[in-house]
Amino acid sequence: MRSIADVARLAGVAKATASRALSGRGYVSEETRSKVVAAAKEIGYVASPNAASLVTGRTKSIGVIIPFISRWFFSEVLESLEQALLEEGYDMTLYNLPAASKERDSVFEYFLARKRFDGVISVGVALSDAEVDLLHRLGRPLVGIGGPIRGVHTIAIDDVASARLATEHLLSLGHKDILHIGGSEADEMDFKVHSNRRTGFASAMNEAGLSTEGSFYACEFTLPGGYGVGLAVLGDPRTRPTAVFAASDEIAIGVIVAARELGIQVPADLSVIGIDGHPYAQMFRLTTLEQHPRRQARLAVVSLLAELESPTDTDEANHLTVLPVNLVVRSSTSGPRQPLGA
Amino acid sequence: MRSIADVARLAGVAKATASRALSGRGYVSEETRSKVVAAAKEIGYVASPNAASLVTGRTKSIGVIIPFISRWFFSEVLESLEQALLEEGYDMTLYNLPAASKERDSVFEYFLARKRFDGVISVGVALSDAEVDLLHRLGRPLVGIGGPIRGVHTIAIDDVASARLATEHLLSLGHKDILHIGGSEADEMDFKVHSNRRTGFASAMNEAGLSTEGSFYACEFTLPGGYGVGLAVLGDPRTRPTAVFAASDEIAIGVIVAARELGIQVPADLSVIGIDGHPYAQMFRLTTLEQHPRRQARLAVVSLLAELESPTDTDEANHLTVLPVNLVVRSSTSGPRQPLGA
DNA sequence: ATCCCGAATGGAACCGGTTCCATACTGCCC
DNA sequence: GGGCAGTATGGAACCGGTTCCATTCGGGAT
Repeated sequence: MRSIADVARLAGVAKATASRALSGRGYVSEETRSKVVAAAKEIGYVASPNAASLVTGRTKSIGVIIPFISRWFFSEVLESLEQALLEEGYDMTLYNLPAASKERDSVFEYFLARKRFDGVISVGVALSDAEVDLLHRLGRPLVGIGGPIRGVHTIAIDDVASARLATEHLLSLGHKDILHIGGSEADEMDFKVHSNRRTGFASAMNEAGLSTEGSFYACEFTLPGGYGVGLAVLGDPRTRPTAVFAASDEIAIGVIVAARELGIQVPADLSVIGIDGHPYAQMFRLTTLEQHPRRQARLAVVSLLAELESPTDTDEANHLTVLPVNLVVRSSTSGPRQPLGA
Repeated sequence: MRSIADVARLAGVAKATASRALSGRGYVSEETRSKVVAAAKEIGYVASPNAASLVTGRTKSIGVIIPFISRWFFSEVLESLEQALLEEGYDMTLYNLPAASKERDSVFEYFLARKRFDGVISVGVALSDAEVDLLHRLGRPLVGIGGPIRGVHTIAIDDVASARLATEHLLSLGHKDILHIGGSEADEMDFKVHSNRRTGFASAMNEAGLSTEGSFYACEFTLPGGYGVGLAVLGDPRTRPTAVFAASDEIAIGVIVAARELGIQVPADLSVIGIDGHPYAQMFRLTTLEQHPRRQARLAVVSLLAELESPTDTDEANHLTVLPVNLVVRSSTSGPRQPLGA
């Protein structure tokens, strides 16, 4: 309704001056500025971001691509991203994209190409080269969370090392028969997270001289997922492992619930360790490796906005920020019942 | 980069014609249309939504206000909203607002007032009259999910009736000593959900001639919340209720986990019923009232877009769509151990 | 043959800001 | 006293679309 021309008229100055006064760019006398500000306030003027974007090319809005909303890691990231962006004066436009789908193509071709945002944060989505190129051509910086993307600054934990660490914790307690429950490569999340954690597990086991033959089960990264595998695998005491390394806390908790139902004592009969630092971990006394999604999110925002301020070379930006995880030992892990064989 | 003027030049027509050809409005010969479309494709033209919004006043974007992201109901709603909006060609801009905060004011004054969206969906947020008025003045339709807002079409379940139904289920099984665990009015979610469910509980109890004196506990709407109350309340067999009506499935599951740890048999020693239809309900065999957040979300989108198409009178739009809940009986509820007193 | 109407198209104004350029005034230095 | 740098302001172009208005053309009715 009210345009800057109205403000200018009321304040008795030119549009250009009103614009300068309100945006703080260029020379304006203190006296004029206050006149303009008063006029703007009087008629309840709010600038149209569309008009401004049209000429400046900046939208003050960031696009976020994310494959899940309800899973813990992602909802934490999302919440932090929103907060951090809001603080910096940016809107957040959300694209919830299951890994590969027709929607995905339409988002890239139709939505993202419209340049309604100044930059993109991609959470746990492995973008294809073509998709990265598209964004590059549009001159929109891109930051990733949760896994490396070619030519893009990414913030993540070291999945291989983390899985190693978790496995070594169990090994150091004396476990030899360890089961790893994680995501399948065919999962909707087409990232390397799953295979990396599996790799870390395998390398720790092999280093300890143990085979990983038949010691992996795949399931959804959810509580019912872990519960299902738990019921299926833990039932027979003869084939039961002494410890489980779950690739996420939700899986780990599902396993604990299953164990309790089967009358299996945790940790006496079964040790369980997860990865995440899920808020439920404490009440299930779960030993876990805490990663810090909120920290990852805030870092991503900082990095993206810095890139917007002063664009760097593509090559320079092409690096990985690895965040530490920390082991929180609770009472879901202990040594096996018969440390030196029956 | 490429503007519609480039397309027009390449196709050998005027800007106006190119615009008509691409947008499908007004008269254009089939021949010209295909020439223009081909030209656009050739140079990879993508329209600038900013420029279009500037003149049409439409942004093809919807703002969503939501107090939580990670809690089940909200993440479900969010996921569905995003899908439904995307299908209709709308972007979704997310504002994650804890009920009352300085951020909240800034969102309204700064972000929402900028009119970067055609309409707003408010999920579980009780907007103040002033906030509703602001949106009205901006001419932006508003639809609510999860609780009534003055003068706004809202989609919700009937919380009073649902709580009644849940309580009556327990009563019909013969329970007399029923505890209600729900949210406190002081919770971040300043909606009437909590008090409504409490009212429904109380009225069912009173109708059955039972007192509700001391039969309410408040906690967070989370699994650890219910777990904490469960541990605190269920320990003493003499004061233990025979049934719990939890205001959400997460609370209910927390209670079940606590009960299991305390060695209390569910349902033999304790019946538990929740509200939600949470995906974890099945694995905990929880009897619950399913509400359908995804259905609520899609209805909200339909309603909002209809309102955008053809604005109705404020008074006409001022109504409530009540969605049904359905009782799913699993094995967390049964009759009390001593149906007719010890 | 004349008139009228609808289809097709081009020119130009417009949406609401930002920014370039020109102009004017001030004060300071040589 | 003339020139110059720095501050303050206005006019106008511009961003990239949409839409109003005018013009032209072809065909059917009179």
